[in-house]
Amino acid sequence: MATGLLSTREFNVSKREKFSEWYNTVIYAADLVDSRYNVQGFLVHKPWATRLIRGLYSLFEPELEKDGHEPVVFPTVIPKENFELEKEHVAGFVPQVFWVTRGGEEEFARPLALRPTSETAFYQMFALWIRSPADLPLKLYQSCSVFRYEHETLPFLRGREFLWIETHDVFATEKEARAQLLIDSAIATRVLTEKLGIPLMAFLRPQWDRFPGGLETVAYDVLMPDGKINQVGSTHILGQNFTKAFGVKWTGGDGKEQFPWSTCFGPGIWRMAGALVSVHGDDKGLILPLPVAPVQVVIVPILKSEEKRKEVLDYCLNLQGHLRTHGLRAKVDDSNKSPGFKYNYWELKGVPLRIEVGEREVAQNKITIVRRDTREKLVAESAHAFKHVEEIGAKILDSLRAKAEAELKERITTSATDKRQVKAALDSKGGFVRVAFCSIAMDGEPCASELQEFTQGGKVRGHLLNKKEKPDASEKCVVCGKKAHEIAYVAKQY
RNA sequence: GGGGGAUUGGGGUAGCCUGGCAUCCUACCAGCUUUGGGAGCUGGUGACCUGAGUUCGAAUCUCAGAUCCCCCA
Repeated sequence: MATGLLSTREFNVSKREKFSEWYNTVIYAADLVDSRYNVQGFLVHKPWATRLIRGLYSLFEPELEKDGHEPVVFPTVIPKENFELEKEHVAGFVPQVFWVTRGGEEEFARPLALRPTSETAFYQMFALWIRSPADLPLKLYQSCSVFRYEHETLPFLRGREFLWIETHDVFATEKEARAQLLIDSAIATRVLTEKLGIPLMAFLRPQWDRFPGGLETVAYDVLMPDGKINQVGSTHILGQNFTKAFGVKWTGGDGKEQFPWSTCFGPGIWRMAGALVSVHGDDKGLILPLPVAPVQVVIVPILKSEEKRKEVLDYCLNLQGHLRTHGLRAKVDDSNKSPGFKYNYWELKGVPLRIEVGEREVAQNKITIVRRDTREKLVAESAHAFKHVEEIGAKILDSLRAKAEAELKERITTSATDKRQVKAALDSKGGFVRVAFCSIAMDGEPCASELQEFTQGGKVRGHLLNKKEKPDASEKCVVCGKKAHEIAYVAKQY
């Protein structure tokens, strides 16, 4: 199996038939990562992946700032005693924590945790910063990596170090905290569907699957091509649990101390990169939507006769300048490779649009534009290059989204009425199975466990956040057969 | 958490059973010729995961470790 830099020729695997092999090959072939660093779960991100990930950050950060969040940078380490203040939180996270136990030759009396998430760092400071109603709401975010001791790791999908954003918001009232949950889910949905063409499902998770220390969790699920689910982010209503544990309080006009409500939102940038690669890619390599493509347009000169060589190259450079003036990331590939090699190379990298320029185009002031997804060609006036690129870029995104939405719809099974049918659906096509379920409060947990065991991994993902679905009075829980109170979705996950 | 497989130039591999000169493709470097779907010729650089053991001799056999992949919970 590939571990490092592959020759581009070696990428020749069917995504449909062997997804996991395809995934493992394409991330090396497209030169996204290099796993030869040899610490399990820690990944070297090469320039193409780094630019891609920066692109993802640059889609989320402005959305968060528009909503009133400000950026901060917090320490990577969290003292053990902080970490243990919130009891449920520590119980949930301790099995996954990396500890720093010594400095130089000295053992620390109190070990430092490498943050698996930063609530316990932020709330220590919130206790100092929050005094009065004027300090609220406080909405902060940081773009960073966090550390979790995972047993199985997969590039971009599960790492011992992974990249994300975490917001930490504090509000005077429960009402504001609940409103923030809807804002977060709207941001996640907007970025994923509108900018990346990836449909997502937002679920209120069952009580037994909520964030350790929180009250309620909403998580954002994306369907992967092998039928398993990639949770690309989540928002948690923490109630007053953390503010009480850390003594975060404010005093109003009545002189009474009050504990504020808080929320946090974790857009999983790493997992989104994994989703982008997987959902849109094909047997030729990546297909990147225009908003995040590190190179949006590659210009390939076709140099035939020696005397026209400079003319063709100048034409390409002018075109590159024209597109860059309009804010596009355009690049002339004037390397010494053959045109065919360049076509395959940039297709593997996922560049959404290619412009070919040879003597024919130069003579007529034309360009030939080729779409990455369909490989359709269009000959157009060079003077209108920007307009065409913008239009075709938008069409590519629309068509990637439509394809992904159709795939998702096709993989939601709605007919299962007992656990055998749930298992059959998960075994045959994966995806989501929509079922009547007794309850997603704690009393539904035995049914969920039984179902997970019976289906070998099918988890109750919860009920849809944005669509009110309730079972009919006659409907029975797909597991226990008692009265169903929920319409829930079941899926296997990464 | 359980099981299985793998590790040989930068990448992919042959060789391992039966111990003895390490194979091929690709990439890379130099030069010349080339450019509308993965160019050609000539020359060149470059490897047996780590440690211990068995042996005259280990890529090959034994033990331990590291890393990667796959399957199942």
